[in-house]
Amino acid sequence: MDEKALEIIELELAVLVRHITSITTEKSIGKLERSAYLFLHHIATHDAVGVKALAEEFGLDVSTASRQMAALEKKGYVLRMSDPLDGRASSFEITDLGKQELADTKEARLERVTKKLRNWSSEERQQFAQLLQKFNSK
Amino acid sequence: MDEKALEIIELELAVLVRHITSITTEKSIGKLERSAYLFLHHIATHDAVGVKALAEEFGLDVSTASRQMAALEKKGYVLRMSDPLDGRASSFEITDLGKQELADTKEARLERVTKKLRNWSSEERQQFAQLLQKFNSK
DNA sequence: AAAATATAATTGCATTATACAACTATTTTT
DNA sequence: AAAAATAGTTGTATAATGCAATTATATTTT
Repeated sequence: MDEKALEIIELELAVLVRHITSITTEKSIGKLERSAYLFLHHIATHDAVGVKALAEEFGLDVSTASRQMAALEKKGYVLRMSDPLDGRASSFEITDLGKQELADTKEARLERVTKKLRNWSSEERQQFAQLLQKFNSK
Repeated sequence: MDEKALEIIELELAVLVRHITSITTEKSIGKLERSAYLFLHHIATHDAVGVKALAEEFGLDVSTASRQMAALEKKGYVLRMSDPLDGRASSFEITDLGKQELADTKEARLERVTKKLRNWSSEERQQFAQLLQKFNSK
């Protein structure tokens, strides 16, 4: 019976990913590309995160995470802090410039979402928000 | 008030895309990669679709669509049919092999989604399906 | 304490997906 | 008939990614 719902979800998720990827790749809204946005957001909201933790968080190889962070560092969006207890490790802190960039990107994205959902009822938005969170959790 | 919902949606969409991309990139579930899956699905469910239409459908450059279809053709998943009325154009038909591959991939994906949503209520699934469709429409 | 192993991160290399620009072969418009 | 438009391909470049090898440092084992 809700086998049907699952099938819809399966397909619509693929479509969703394709469309969002398309939008955020082309334009790279607010300058920050897809991946960088989440990396920076995570740095901004968590303490003492290193390359490894980021890779795990996003299901990426450490090498990818390493390069992403090197890029953010180069742009001046994050500072690398050596771990005083472990000479191999380092973690990142977002800079003021990084905060600004994150805020700008967030705003641009929010605007886009807002426009897209302008005809949705308040209830639908709440539901969608809640279900997305539930889907992403764990 | 539901500014909050929009903010959640904005962030959770980014997270969702990242996680799904990660899953479907690594494993390429059921052999078909992310993009190929939707291309093949579209061919399977629409008549006389050419490269241009596919590119438009997915918000991609025609060159990208062209290469994707060339790859599917090479794998034997689609047949290229010359348009008898327009010597420039061609369209695609899914082959039996393509149908099989599509079905396998769909099954693998569905299984994944089913597992992920095994604790969801029937109502939540219905809602999520409906909201995703609404989000993707137009 | 020395040797072996494990870990955090980086770098080399290959692949995939993508866009843009130039091009070819047609078709349509003027 | 010439010019413009269109469908598609191909060359080139870039971004994101994974895997494998490597480096430097920590931890564990002997």
